[in-house]
Amino acid sequence: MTRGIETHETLDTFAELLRDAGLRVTNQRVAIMRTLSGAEDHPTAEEITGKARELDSTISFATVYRTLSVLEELGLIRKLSLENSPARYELCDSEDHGHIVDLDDGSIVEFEDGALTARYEAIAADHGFEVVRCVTIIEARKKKSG
Amino acid sequence: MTRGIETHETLDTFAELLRDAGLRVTNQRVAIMRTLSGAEDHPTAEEITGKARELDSTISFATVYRTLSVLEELGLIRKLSLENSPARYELCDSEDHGHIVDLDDGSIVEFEDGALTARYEAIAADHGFEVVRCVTIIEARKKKSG
DNA sequence: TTATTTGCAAAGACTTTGCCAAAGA
DNA sequence: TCTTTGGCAAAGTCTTTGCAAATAA
Repeated sequence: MTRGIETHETLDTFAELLRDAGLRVTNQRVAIMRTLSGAEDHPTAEEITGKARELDSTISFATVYRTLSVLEELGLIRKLSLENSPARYELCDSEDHGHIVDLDDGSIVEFEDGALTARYEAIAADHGFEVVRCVTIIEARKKKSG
Repeated sequence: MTRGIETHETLDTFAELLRDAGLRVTNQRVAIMRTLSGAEDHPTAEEITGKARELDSTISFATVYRTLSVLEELGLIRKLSLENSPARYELCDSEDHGHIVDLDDGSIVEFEDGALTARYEAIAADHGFEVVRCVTIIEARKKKSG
């Protein structure tokens, strides 16, 4: 099983993940990983920068984008491109899941989706493909109660 | 049933759709609609501009983007935001479908997806939402044969 | 005529990159 | 020490917008 970032993981684990990947352990990278690890939502690069600066005030946007690219290549995080909004990022710490985007306030609700994932793999196989990653986005509005 | 743009539809139909929406029928808009109607793939704004210019050489990017926004608001086309690539556009003329994106060459294969759509609606309902639109993207690579 | 729509160019939003200083191993 | 990394600012990519001229109705 692939190693991922887990919520509330220790500093040491972040350091270890970086070292395992052959990367240097820097304050900036650890601050960004801790920020992602603590985020309940799916923050944008801008939001990540703001939070990470509480841990290391010198972090620049360039570093955030560079670090996010690295973490994505390592498979530790995922990038989510939504309509009319900057990209959002999430840890790969949980089960495969889909996203319900609330069109009225932009909030994102996750839902578990093991069956869908299996279905996607079957569909891809039918077309001669191997799945690398699936994105499920349900754009929706809250039902009026009653 | 909602009226949509259908492949190989006539000029008159495009004009009618525009008029029905209270919009003026301009050469540029019709050229863009014809381009989308004839496209087999999911073209980007740049590709649409190139094709539409074969029908009306004066079309600018500004007009293409403005027209695409209008058509999207009317529900005639859909915008697809993929990772690391400009937005792509497709007609709303077919069944609900998902997309397999070939990570090696960027090509997109569509697949029918009625069962998945029903499942999405059930999931959304479980969370108190009404579906506006679903996006399914399977990023994949062609299987090595054998 | 007259409100829309267009093209142009400039601005905007988001992201990437070159370069040299700083810092991890 | 020696290479990787970070900050800064500039550049890049994709998209939107202000404004005067053109055009559909």
